[in-house]
Amino acid sequence: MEERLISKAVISRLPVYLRYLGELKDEGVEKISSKELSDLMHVTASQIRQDLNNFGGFGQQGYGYNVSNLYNEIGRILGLDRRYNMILIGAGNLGSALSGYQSFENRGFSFKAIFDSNHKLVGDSIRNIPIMDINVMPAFLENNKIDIAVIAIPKTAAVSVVDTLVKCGIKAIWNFSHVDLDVPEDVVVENVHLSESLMRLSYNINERVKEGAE
Amino acid sequence: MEERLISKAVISRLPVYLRYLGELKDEGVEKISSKELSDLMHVTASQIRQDLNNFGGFGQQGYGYNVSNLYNEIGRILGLDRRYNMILIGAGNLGSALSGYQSFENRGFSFKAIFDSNHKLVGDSIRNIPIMDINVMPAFLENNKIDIAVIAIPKTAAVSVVDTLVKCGIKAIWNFSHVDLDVPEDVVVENVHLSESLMRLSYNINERVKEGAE
DNA sequence: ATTTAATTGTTTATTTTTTGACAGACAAAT
DNA sequence: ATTTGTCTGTCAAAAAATAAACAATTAAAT
Repeated sequence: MEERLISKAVISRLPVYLRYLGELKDEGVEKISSKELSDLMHVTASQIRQDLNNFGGFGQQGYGYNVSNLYNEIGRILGLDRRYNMILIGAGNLGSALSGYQSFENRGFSFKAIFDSNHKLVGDSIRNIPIMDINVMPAFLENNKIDIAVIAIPKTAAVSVVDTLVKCGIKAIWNFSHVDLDVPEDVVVENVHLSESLMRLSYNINERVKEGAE
Repeated sequence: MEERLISKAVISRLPVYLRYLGELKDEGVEKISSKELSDLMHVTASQIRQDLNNFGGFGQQGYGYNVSNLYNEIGRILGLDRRYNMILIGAGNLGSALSGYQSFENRGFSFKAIFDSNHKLVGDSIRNIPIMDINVMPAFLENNKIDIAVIAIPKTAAVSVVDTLVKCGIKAIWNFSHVDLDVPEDVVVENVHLSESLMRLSYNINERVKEGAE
């Protein structure tokens, strides 16, 4: 089958396009050209056109792109035209923060349960999502169709929890622990390594200083 | 001056090298070759050598790299050989989570104050970091040398707060709000766009399914 | 001491990504 | 209806990133 793989760089730009298009839509803008969008986003028009044409011709020559239509198309490409059931592992500060994001829920990403090993937390709930003992997680997964597991626990605990998750058949992991997870090929992992982000910032702070000193 | 710009891709890999080297160091490993490290990290040895040689020759032919030494060198390159004073804007769930990360503090990143517009929170403190009124932020910045401002508030509020921060002379921003900040050239911004990360995951979930169906 | 194997730093080749260019298609104006 | 200007989709070129190759150097073995 003729279907080249889309590069990670392209995929990473799709949510950005979506964000800008969403803002335009909210402002009531009906159409936009790749040139206008490129000025807004500070990327080249060529890149926008080429990125989009990986997935189909959504524009019209002499006209441009219909904002609302393109917004929907990109959403569909990103898989935002369905719902996702999630569980959260770790009821700490980060987990609480994540479970509270209304924007995730609005996009169709819905937490169904929170698991923690701290018995003081078990039985409580955060925003109506029950906190359960980590030991009942396998049983829960058997009785509920869960699409995504969110890992918000220290790396020491993460590795073994992920092993369990994989054994239970989880196919997607959003990983906030500072470790590269070793999972089978059919399990997708998206990492959010905050400390790496912070280090990039500190690199750039000092790089900027050096430049200034030249 | 002869000093080509290091690409973002290279810089993004440095924290990963650091993480693996840190683990090796903790395990008491003294030396490692680019080949061994490449097996561990699932990247090519060539890339490791080329990345490192952007900054200098840290290895020795026929021997490899001294783990501890390389760890220190990369830390130095990333700017981890100094301390950073930070302020946090937004005492919500995410802000609380960020202020609680001991690993940031351990690396030299230290929160000095938290600012919020919610008067119910002002006067309180999180982990001994005082929560102050957002209005006193300019005065605080005049009296305290702050290196990094962490933005953990909704995008609607973020834009104007960032304007104020820039006016107060802040040169580095760690941005968790879902908006691209418009700042002068001499201000560095590192974005953590969680929703974009989640969308990449959902894209990959569905892509994986399609592959399987082929 | 000499040889052999290992391993870096760097050059060269390959691949991927990005940018530029332009023909064809459309919209709007006259 | 015809012309003019706009804008896409795609092809080609350029640039950047990655991987491979290899000479130079060192460590270890004999």
